[in-house]
Amino acid sequence: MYKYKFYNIKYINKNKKKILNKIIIIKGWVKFFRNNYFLEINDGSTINNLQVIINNKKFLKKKIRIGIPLKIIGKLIKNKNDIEVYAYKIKMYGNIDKEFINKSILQNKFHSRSKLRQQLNLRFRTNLFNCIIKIRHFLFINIHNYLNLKEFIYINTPIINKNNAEGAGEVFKITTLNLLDKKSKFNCKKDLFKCKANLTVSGQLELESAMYGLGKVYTFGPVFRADNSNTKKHLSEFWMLEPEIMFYKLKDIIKLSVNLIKYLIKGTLKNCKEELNYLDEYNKRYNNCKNLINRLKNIIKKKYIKISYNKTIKLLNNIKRNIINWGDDIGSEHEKILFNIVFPYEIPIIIYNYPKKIKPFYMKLNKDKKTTKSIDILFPYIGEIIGGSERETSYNKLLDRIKKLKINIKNIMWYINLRKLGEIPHSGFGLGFDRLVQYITGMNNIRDIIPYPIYPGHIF
RNA sequence: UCCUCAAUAGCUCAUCUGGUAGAGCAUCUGACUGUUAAUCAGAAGGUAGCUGGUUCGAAUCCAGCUUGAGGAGCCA
Repeated sequence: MYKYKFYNIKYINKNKKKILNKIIIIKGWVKFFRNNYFLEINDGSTINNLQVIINNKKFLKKKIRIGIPLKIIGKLIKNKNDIEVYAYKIKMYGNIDKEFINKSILQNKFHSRSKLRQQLNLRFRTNLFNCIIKIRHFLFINIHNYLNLKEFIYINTPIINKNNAEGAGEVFKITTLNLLDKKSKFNCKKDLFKCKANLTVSGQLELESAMYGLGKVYTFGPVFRADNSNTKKHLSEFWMLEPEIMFYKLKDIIKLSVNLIKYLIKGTLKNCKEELNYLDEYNKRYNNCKNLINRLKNIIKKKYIKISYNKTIKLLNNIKRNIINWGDDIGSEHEKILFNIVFPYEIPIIIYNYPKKIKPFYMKLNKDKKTTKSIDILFPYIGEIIGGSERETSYNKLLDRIKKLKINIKNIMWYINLRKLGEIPHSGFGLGFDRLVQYITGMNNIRDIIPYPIYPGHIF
């Protein structure tokens, strides 16, 4: 046992005065080595390095190279800029493979984000990814915090299920059968679950059943889409937050989602200053995104634009005749016009009452029988981050809609039967967590804000 | 999946319309006790993504494939 105390660099920076002139232990890896004398140590706790002075060549039995992991015992002292550690004893944790490091993204240089993506296992060592992952972590924790404060119950909806009726894209089918054996025909009755099974595209249907018992519930986990979409805002595996609340109407979930977003961004601005400052600087230099922090401040101060689908169509057609027909989904071309010309204020736009033909079966119809009690919240640069609705409460209307859409009733009868518990109004939404992280970090590609991005042609 | 563009040293890029492959940084060797994107001296490093074609001759032109970037569709 050592009589000296170990501290990480983040703690040391925060508690300089307390630890000054004490002998401490630090552990980390060499980020820079200058003048045979100055070591910069990083330990991942912060992107800031701690300078270590080597005033004794006996320390250098083996050559110190960039990247080598060290334990240092030394005295924390002041220097003309800040603080540094005057080393008494250094231990190396093995040797590094210098050739490996030289050919990797750990080489001390700027690397493009697509280059970093080619070495996902090493990407965590970069300052950029250190900041992104910490903000992602913080948002994850704070979503749970916020919903817990509001007395929501976290429900673990299954990742493997058999209903794919949500209309939310292609599903991944899963099986234990040997599909490579051409002789045996695929027969799901012989499969482990004795039926077709897939990875979930949304936990919503199961979540609604939990809501009928618990009132305010949410699920937050990975969901899977098998669509062959190759864009900077789609993944095959992504994280979605889905709250579902009894007796909530459309206006209530608008309020909840806006408050949640503002809470999350406010918290990030307050608690992730170091990370946001780094990202602000990074985005200015490399990412064509100026003033990340101002952008976020803007989002928590201002009221969001709220506009009906009908009015949106009219406004778009006023800008450019016949650019969109009533009943069409709002595409990225239209989103650009909305954010650049119609509402150029860099704030989210809430569009409500979408036509039923572009929305799933469970959304409640308006009195006009053409539109639904639904919302999408669009963010500048990113697009849709939230989609939600009031749910259809009437057993007959729901069944009628499902029949018209020719959805297989068998697998979701249990869901339809929930309406036999009465016509309880309820609403919910899905929030694309990764897109939110993308917006808050200013990254223009969703593949750069998740540790292991899974998308067509790419699996770790 | 569709459209457009790109692929040259470990990285970022040059090589002007076909004629011997070039730089900066990183790496390696050495120097350096107040540096902080350290500096200085020297060294090493590439069959130009792959396959084929045109040509006396291809990094350069053509075709296919692979990978990446941007846009579209699907969506969160």
